[in-house]
Amino acid sequence: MTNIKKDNTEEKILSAAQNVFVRKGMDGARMQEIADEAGINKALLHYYFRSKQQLFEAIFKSVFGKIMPNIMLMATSEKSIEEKLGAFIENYIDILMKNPFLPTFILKEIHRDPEFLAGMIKESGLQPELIISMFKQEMDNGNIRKMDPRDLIINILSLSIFPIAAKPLMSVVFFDTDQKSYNKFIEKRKVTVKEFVLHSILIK
Amino acid sequence: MTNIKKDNTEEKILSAAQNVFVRKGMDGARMQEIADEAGINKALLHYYFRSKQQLFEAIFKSVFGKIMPNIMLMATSEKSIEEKLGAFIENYIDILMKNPFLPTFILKEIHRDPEFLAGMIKESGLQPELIISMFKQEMDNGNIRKMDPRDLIINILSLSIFPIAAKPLMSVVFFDTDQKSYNKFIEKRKVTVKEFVLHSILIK
DNA sequence: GTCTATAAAGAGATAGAC
DNA sequence: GTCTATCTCTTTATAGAC
Repeated sequence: MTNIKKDNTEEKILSAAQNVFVRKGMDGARMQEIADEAGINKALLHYYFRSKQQLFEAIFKSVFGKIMPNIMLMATSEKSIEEKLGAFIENYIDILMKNPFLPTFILKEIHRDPEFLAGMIKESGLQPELIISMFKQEMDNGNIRKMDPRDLIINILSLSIFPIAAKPLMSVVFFDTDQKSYNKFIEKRKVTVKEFVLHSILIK
Repeated sequence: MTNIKKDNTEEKILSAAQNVFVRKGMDGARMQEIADEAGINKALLHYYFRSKQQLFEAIFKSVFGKIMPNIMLMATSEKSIEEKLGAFIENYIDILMKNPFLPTFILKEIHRDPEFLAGMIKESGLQPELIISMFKQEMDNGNIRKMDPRDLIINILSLSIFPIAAKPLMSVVFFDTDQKSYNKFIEKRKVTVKEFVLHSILIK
């Protein structure tokens, strides 16, 4: 029989820890801040997760595990290549817009601890070969022009992720720090990026 | 008359600080590590730069100031639009390959302290309008197809920067952590990205 | 200018009461 | 399970000798 109090608290901790870690990163995050945001004290954090490191790993795995499967969806759907790519780009940019700190958080942490990342990817059962072979298939069938599938994947991710990762810079340089026009611009990019990518894979 | 010892030491500090800050970021960097790398002790760091914050700001300004003018080169050259873009992409990817921690460092720090960034950009005299109006001119002249110049700029930067920023992830997922094949791939991308971008701005 | 020694504050982690 | 109080170690920063 599950203890209601425990579950509530653990959820509150995880939620608060995700907020703080994703914004500040492992190095910048403070256990005190997480405790405050969860409405509890530091001691209780250590009761649920022995150390900051363990709490961080729980958060990183959770966040990483939510973002990655989206990418794999490109491989498994039954739709046409145009539809698959379109749906992915639209959906992915949407997720990132709602979590604008996520891209830079992941970039930060994979630089800080690449070995942890490597181990996690192995555990995760992520299979990039599936996407690669899907694209190869489409090329062999003459549906899209021949190119290195890795370039295609990386182009899609670059165009979708970078403008969110660089939000503070773009916001100042192009939008005079006005959030609304930045958001409108990114919203439009769902279409722009889609067209841009589809245009690039057409058989000439 | 300049004191040789002082200049040498200050240079050693700046060089060491750049190495450490760019890799670890403000939050992850330690004054002790910078001192060690410079071959001096912590007290001397504080003698030259009163605080960690001041040392960090000196480094960030310097690094940011070296990277940004490159982008402005797109606006000022007299060559054709194809040549300008080609030269920029090749040169920019080259710089980033030699400084693979730079993109993530800048992304990290602009999230940590966006106001410092905003102030710096104002001081820097960076003029994005110049690039934008250059692209508008090319569109009006019918040299490239009409689009939002900001999208074009962001696409170029995304395709050039993101694959370096995500190096640890790409390295594991696509290259089994083999640095050589990763580097070879990025080297090839100088051409790939150039073609990709040029293809996208052609009049259809 | 450069060093050693140390102050002062910060931050993760634990002890023990309730 | 949750809290207060505290320990311990780290880290920035300064004092003062040379």
